[in-house]
Amino acid sequence: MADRRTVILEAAARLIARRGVRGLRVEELAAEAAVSTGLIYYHFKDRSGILRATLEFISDRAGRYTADQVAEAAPAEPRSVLEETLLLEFQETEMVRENSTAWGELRASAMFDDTLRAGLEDATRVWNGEIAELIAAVLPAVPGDPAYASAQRLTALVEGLSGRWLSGGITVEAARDLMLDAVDVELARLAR
Amino acid sequence: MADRRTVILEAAARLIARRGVRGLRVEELAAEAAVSTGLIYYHFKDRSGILRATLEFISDRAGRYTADQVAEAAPAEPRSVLEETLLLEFQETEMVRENSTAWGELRASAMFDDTLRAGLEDATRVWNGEIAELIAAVLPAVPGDPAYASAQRLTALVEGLSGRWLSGGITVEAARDLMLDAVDVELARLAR
DNA sequence: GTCTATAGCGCGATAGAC
DNA sequence: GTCTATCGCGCTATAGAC
Repeated sequence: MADRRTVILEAAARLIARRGVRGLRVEELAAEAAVSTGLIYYHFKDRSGILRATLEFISDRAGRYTADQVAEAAPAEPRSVLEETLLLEFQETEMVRENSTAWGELRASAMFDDTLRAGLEDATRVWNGEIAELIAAVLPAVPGDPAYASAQRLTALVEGLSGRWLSGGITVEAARDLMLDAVDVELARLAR
Repeated sequence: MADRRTVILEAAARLIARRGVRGLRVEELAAEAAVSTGLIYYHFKDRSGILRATLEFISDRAGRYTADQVAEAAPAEPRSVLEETLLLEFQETEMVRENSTAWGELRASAMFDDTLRAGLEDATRVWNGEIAELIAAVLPAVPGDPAYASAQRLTALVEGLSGRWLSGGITVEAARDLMLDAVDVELARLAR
């Protein structure tokens, strides 16, 4: 079922969340995944290959848990769907913490590692698009451009608040409250 | 005038912006500052001491360039002061790029390095307070709590947008536009 | 306070057997 | 595909002279 490659990527996400990109040691990754270092180099070529693959793995997984959880919440009003989707990034579950931390790390690393940028931009664009669509579902009359701008602000705010949450500056609850108000503020503006 | 210690810190800010916290090599720092590695360890004890001192140096410097530039723009209306202050973080000058990059790096590092957290939280609190005061100058009738919440959102958004700007996701201009609209949105909300 | 020299080893990466 | 063994560089940190 879970092939070795996937096992390694899961371990990498866990480890990046725990130690950061800079703290990721290939040997430690091997231990965490219960494989040899040789196998890791066989599958991913080099250290930066591990990072690229992990970025992709994480953004896929985030897409999945988002879709799942919102679907399972049953057909709700569009506004709650938008709110819930954004709030999913602020939960004290292991996977969310892992994903958010690793995501922040990889974005930070992309400032100095060109090979990470492309994947990051793609994932960001997709995310912005999803949020823009949810906004459109709430306010169908609003044209695409302002909706996309609002989406960009909201996702950028998620990243900013995540940074503060994960570095201990604010609690999850505070982050959630600030996020909810931001949605309110943006929608009120678009509805004018 | 500029003692060796300061020269080292300036060089550290430059290098962190260029290579990241992860890429900072003590030997390279010594070369950049034109001193010996021994002197660096004499002044800062160890690598993480360098980081702590640089964080403090950077946030002091940011406070200074903010105050200076806003003062020099002559007595303007409070709203422009607020806007200008927030937009100062999005400029293609070397010092701003340096400060923003280093700040982002240090925030990311704080997720895994407890010794950085305290300084980071203090600096963030001061920053939030400054923005909250500027908001109060625009809308004196608004009570402190909602103003502070708006300030938190705005500064968190600055960090989020900076991350995207510096990792190549958006241009400075786009970041500025998004930021300006955010100010508009927040003020409209508070004025209601 | 400042430099030079070097210890010491952590860690990425590869070779080669199975 | 997967493992074991190992090489050798790169980097932090210290010792000791001036």
